[in-house]
Amino acid sequence: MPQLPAFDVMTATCPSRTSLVRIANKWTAMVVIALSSGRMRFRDLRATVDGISAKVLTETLRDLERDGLVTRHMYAEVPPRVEYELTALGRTLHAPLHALGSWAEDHITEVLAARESYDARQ
Amino acid sequence: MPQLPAFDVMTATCPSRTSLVRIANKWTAMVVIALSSGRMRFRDLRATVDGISAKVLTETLRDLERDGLVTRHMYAEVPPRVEYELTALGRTLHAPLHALGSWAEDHITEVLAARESYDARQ
DNA sequence: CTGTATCCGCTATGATACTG
DNA sequence: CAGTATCATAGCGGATACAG
Repeated sequence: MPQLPAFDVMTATCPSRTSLVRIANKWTAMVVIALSSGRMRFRDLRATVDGISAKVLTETLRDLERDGLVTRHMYAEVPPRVEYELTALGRTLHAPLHALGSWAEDHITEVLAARESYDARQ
Repeated sequence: MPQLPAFDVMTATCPSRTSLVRIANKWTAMVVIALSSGRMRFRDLRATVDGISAKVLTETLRDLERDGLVTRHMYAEVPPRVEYELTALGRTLHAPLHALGSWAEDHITEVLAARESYDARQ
């Protein structure tokens, strides 16, 4: 029997699980990766994170702001301008999420080959 | 204007996005972390990944197997025994996902404080 | 431009019962 | 034990319209 990892996130009732659920999410990952290059406007985020709707982007940013990962900067201009920026805490999350994005790109050939092989077998 | 990250996963139609979507997922993260300690039986995975249903665990393992991240070992015994193991490719995914789990645990205090502060403001 | 407000379908997930 | 099958439901997420 392999040694079990003593990982709190594995416990459904542990608070850290709620945090993992939020960060282990495609939209969160892409938004944080996008923001790693610096402060960005709402519309630029929407353009960068291809396919995200305004509603989902708004909700994702709100959740990130609530968790202390993102700061919201509003400008009283017309038309209005709002910029989002990673907090110090948010920047500590960049490396893990960026690693996930890099993994997806670095291994896509192997993954696609595996899928093809699997589907051919079934 | 900050420099935009030239990240394929940001493009909705890029194959690597489909891979990111799969790995940037709470269940995937927890199952891969659990399997990092070695080969495990279905029931032990269910017990380790607290709260996961048999159905979801089955589907998660199938998806991971299809992407070439997990190998399935069946034993013709009664009662049946099935073990799951990370492939070489799957093991390369452990570090990024483990980092995510560690992040959730290491920063849960800050996250909870941020949530409390945010909720109090609203 | 940056949202909010609906409406709503689809998918993810859970519960339960059943099979080999 | 390790699933599969079925059903029920919540919430994610898309489309659209509208507001400040």
